[in-house]
Amino acid sequence: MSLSDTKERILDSSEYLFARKGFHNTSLRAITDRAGVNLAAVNYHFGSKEALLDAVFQRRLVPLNKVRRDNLEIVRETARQEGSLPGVEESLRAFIEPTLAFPKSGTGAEDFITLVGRAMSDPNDTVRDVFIRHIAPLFHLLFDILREALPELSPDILFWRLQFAIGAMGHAICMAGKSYSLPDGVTPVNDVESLTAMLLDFVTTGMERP
Amino acid sequence: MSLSDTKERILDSSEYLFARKGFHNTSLRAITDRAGVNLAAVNYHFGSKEALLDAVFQRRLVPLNKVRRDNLEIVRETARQEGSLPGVEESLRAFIEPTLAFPKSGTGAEDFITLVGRAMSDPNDTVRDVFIRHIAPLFHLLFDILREALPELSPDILFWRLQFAIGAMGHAICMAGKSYSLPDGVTPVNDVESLTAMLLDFVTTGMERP
DNA sequence: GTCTATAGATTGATAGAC
DNA sequence: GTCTATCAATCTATAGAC
Repeated sequence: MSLSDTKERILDSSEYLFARKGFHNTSLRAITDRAGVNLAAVNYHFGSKEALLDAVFQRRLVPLNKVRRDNLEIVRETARQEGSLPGVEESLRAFIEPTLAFPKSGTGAEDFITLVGRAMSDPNDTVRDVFIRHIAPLFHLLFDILREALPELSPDILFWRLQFAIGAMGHAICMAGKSYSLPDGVTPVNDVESLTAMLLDFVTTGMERP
Repeated sequence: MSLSDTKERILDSSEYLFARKGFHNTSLRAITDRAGVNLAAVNYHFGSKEALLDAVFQRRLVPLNKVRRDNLEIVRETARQEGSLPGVEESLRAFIEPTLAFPKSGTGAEDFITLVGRAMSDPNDTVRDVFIRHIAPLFHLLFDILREALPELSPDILFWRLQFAIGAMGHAICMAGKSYSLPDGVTPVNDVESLTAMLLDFVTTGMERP
C-alpha cells in the first residue's frame, strides 16, 4: 500500500465515522478497521486522535475556504469598482452556496459537511475548538462585508443576525438527507439547489429587515 | 442523604457535564464525583447511562413543553374565536420565548438549554435520539399552527423555513453567554429579552416572505 | 511503513457487605 | 440506599520485530 494511500484511507474513514457517530464516540479501532489498515498507522501518520481530527478538517476546509474567500472578495471588489455597496444576498450566497454545494463537489465530501454541522454546536468540545480555529478568519471577512452591505445596522444586531443565519445553515446541513418525524403531507425537497434557494431567501430577508 | 436528594444531585451534575463536555465525553465517575455521591448510585437509581440521559431531558422538558404547548394552544384558540388566522410572530413567540427564557426560570436550568442546543445537531447520536423522542409532538403542533397562519405557503417550504428558524434558535442558544472570536467593535448583548426580540424579528421576517 | 503485541489508563456496570 | 471492590471490556498510545 503506497504511502499516501493509507493516510487517505484513514482520513476517509475518520470523516465518515466522526460525522455519523461523533468524535468521542468513535474509536481508533473503528477507524482503522473501516479503513482496512493497521491500528498503529494512525499514530504513525498523525500522532494522535486529535491531530487526526485536525487533519480531517484541514483536508476539506482549505479548498472550501479558498472558494468562499475568493467569492467574498469578488463581491467586495465588484461593489467597489461600481462605487456601490455589496449586496446582502450576494454576500450571503458567496458563503452559503459553496458550503451547501460542497458535498456535490465529487470529492466524496458528503460526510464532511455533516461533520461541519455537528462541529458548530459543540459548546466546549475538542471538535468545536478545532473547527473554530479553521473558520474564524472567514467568519470575520463575511462579517466585514456585511457591515459594508448594511451600514445602517448596528454591529451588535448584525452580529446576531449573522449568527442566526449561520445557525439556520448549519441546521439545514444536519437535516438534509434525513427525515426525522416529518409532519403529514410533507416530502421535503433534498436537492441542493432548491435548499440553497430557500435558505438564501430566508436569511436574506431576515438580514435586511430594517 | 434523603432518597430524592441523591437522584437530584446526580441529575444536576449530569446536566452540567453533558451540556459542557457532551454525553460520550462524560464518564459516570465524573458525574458522581461532582455530585458527591457513590459511583454505584447511578445504576441503582437510573439503571444505565443512557437512561440517566433520558431522565435529564425528562425533568426539564416536561414542564417546558407544557408551557410551550399551552402557549401554542392559546394562540390557536384565540384566533379561532376571533375568526382570524393565528399570527406568525405570535406562534413563533409561543414556542421560542419560553425556550430562551427557560434558563431564567430559577430552577438552575442554565445548563439544560445548552444541552438542548447541542442535542439538536447530533445527527445519529444517542443524545439526538432521546431528544427527538421528547420534542417531536410539540414540533408537529407548531408546524400545524404555522400551516394555519400561512395557508398560501406550500408545506415543503414551510417545513424548511421552520427548520431554518429552529436552527437559528438552537445556534443562538449555543452562542449565548459565550464569545468565540468576536469581530472588532462587537459587544453582543446577552440579555434574554433582547436576544428573543432579535431572533423573533429575524425568523418572523423570513417565515412571512411571500 | 507496516505489523504484532501489549502497556497503562479508563470505561460502564455489578456483586455483595452493611 | 449506600458503600467497597472489582470485573470485563474498551480505549489511546507505544515499543520493537520485520
